[in-house]
Amino acid sequence: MSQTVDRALSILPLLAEGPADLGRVADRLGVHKSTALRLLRTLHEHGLVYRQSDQRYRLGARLFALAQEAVENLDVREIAHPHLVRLNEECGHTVHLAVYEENEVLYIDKVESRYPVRMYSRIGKPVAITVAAVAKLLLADLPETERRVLAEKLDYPLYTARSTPNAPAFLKELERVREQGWATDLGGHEESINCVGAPIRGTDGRVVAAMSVSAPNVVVTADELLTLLPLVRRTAEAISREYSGRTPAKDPV
Amino acid sequence: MSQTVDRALSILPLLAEGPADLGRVADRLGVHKSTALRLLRTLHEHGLVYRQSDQRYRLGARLFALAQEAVENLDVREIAHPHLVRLNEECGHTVHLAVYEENEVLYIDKVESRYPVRMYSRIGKPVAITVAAVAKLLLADLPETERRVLAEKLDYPLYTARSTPNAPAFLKELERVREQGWATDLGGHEESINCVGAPIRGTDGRVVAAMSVSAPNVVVTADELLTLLPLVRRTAEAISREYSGRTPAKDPV
DNA sequence: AATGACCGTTGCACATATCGCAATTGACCT
DNA sequence: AGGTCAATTGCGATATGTGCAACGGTCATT
Repeated sequence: MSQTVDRALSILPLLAEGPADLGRVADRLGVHKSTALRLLRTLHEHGLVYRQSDQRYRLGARLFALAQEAVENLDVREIAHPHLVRLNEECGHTVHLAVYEENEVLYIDKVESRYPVRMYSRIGKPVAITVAAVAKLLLADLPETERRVLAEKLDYPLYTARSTPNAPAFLKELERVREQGWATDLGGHEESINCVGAPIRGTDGRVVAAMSVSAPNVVVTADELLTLLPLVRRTAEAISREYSGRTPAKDPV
Repeated sequence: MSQTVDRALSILPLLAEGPADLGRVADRLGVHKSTALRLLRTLHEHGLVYRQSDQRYRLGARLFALAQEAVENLDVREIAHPHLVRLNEECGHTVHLAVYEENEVLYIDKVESRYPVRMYSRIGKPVAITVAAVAKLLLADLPETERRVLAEKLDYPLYTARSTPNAPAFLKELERVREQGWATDLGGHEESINCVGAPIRGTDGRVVAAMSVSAPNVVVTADELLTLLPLVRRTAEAISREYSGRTPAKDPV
């Protein structure tokens, strides 16, 4: 592994905590100021850090651009989007699309009930991995050992009385989700919100993404929401088919 | 500048175009495959790139997290937010907050008319810098030479018949904005959308951010929207005062 | 106004981490 | 099985990054 690059990249999370001056960066990195300076300069040239008027450094704008482009380039998302919109038109509720990556679950698309506008408001924020329906679907498909290890590492915050309380309960829930092929979150994250979700699978049957429909209690009861399950599953399957059809493929260029 | 880091960071925009395999990355970088491999490994360890199942690399999730945290840490944004919400409640329209950074203008906050939800949907995307009211405000405050140089470098896409057509027209518009202390975008980006905006200034009088209110023609005419100008300016001034009050300051830690 | 402390910046000589080569492994297709 | 292609590893030469020490600018203090 490259030492220089390693050091340079370590600056980013450090600056994510808030702006810092050269001395501070050098200290935190444990290197000489001149070294830190050169690294910061390089990061600066690439737009990843920005130097504000008081000379301190903070994260730069290019980071947004990259994050934006990154999410635009996920093929699942591209394929799924029209399906999500259609589902939203049919049932009127909020629709989410999420993927698992390196111990995290993140939303990569969302269709709001009234506005057919993509919003990435939650992207990057830690999803409530122990309770969200999409998280259950994604984790349920992991190889058993990995799943077990991950479950042990997680925290189990009690958002509500119905939140998953601990690792054994979570593993059991994942097992159930795996067998039944769909998942719910009934007030486990926010008391009044329920979700039903279904997995999206690739050619090899592995779960590559998960989708869910969410609605507050005041609009539809949990039971009513569950009547949407067949529709949700059908949509997920349609996406799976289309996704599997397309070769994960070399792009033309 | 650090060569190694430079090369490593060059991989990011490259991957932003879409997933790529080792050979391709090495080619594009103009380095040996083994070199590219080591760089990619380092990026991977930091979560900036992800290795998908077909072995190809793409941008990783940590990027989202960083972008997210970056935007959360902008002090202007933090201070401005409640004001934006209040303005939105009073007038009902969409409110934007934007900053200028390194030849780009980007939205850092947005309050939608009906949903009081922050959405970062446009963050990172190139803002229509030649027509947006907030862009005019931010660029109008640049030192003359810088402004002139930038104006020459820009493209002037004709979104509509009212879009700023070229550099001279843009510079003239900026001059006007500078003198009057506010800006508009009347159908310059999308035919039916109008905006009015005002600048937010720091202690030294420099423009640090800009805000605007946007509404479609069908809801209010341009003239009606302009009646909101005093309200917008007052809000911008309130934010400026509060922002100037707070020392741009060392944080407690 | 002068002094001093502090922080960012620069040039340089040394040591080391990085580079590219060439060979190995492993996957996939014929 | 044989063959092709891509990813991976070990290694020696050298370019590269490193820390030092000295410089210069800015701000606060006396």
